[in-house]
Amino acid sequence: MSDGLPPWEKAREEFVAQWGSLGTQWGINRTMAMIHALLMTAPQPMCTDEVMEKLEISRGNAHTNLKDLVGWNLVRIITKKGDRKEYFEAEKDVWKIFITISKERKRREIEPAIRLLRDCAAQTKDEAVGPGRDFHQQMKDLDEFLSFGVKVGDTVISMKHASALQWAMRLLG
Amino acid sequence: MSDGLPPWEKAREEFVAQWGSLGTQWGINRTMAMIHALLMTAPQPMCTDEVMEKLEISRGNAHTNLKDLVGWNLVRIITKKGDRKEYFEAEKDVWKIFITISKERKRREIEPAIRLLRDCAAQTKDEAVGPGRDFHQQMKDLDEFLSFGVKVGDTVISMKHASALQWAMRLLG
DNA sequence: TATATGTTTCAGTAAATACTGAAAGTTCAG
DNA sequence: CTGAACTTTCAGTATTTACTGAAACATATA
Repeated sequence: MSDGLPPWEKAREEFVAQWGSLGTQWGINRTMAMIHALLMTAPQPMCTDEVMEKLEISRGNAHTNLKDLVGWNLVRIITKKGDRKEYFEAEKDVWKIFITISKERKRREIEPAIRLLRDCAAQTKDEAVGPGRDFHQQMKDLDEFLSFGVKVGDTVISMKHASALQWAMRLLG
Repeated sequence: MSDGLPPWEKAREEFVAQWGSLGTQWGINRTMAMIHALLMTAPQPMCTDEVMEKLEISRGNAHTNLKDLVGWNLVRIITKKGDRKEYFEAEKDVWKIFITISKERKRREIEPAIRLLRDCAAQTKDEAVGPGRDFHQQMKDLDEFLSFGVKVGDTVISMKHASALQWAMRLLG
């Protein structure tokens, strides 16, 4: 599968394979990360069969992971008129990818954690002394930190890339 | 195991169990997340046997995950004189936890990604037109973004909590 | 040196996760 | 309505990851 390819496609195959490995460390499944890497570097939107062929995976696997990527808003479905197939296209703008991932992670990972912390804090709000009070305080500290982080994150992701850059440069300067 | 406990320990058990589930979504194994939750809310440092008993897990499992947490710098080993056992204590300061996790994730997840992107960009630096050039540019864009993110991150994690807070407040207006 | 106390390793097993391939479902054109 | 083109589902299987429990190892004490 990697013979007779244009030279840049050799690099692309390395990128796809390695991005897949990196993905697993992130808690993302390998195939999903590989498809994402493939589509991010695709000159054209790809259909399911092309993805299957490139990655040598089954239809079911390709389908599931493509739809998961659509669910993450990292990939969108393109339809061409006079063609019933669905084509898949990844967002390529790095800032937009960052915003999208930040939003999804907030929704899937941070907000449930905050709900848990508030629940545990509420359950112990009457603890006035000793370990019970310390536990309550720890829950509140974690909640406060994450909630503040969400606020900062919301501000950043509402910014245009240029404004965010300017703001960050000021921090570094 | 949850009978006859002080009320705050009921909340604690919920916290430990749920933090474990949340951890899996983060790509962290459930037991490691549970031990971390347990130690973050422990009035005293705990030894291996106490952790085993609280979470009803084997010695090997407790041992491995405790040492992994030490490897993440989220937990430190305490020794008491006249006692040969090791006790484990988690960092409780939220800002310090954040700094530690940020550093480790940078090292384990971001830096390898940057190396990959640079490698792929270098392999395609002579591509002057078409898809090859686009691929090269995409690698550079991703590299630049992550590298800039690392710089910003480094600045933030070098700050004292109070300074970071002040800086973030200014952003929020 | 023998024993007691604690830590570490690891082969075997269990559990969770991911993947395949084929069948069922959907939609459209004729 | 029928068949072709494509999408979706899912039972069965493969792979990966996590866990157990016991043996090996390390170290301090008598």
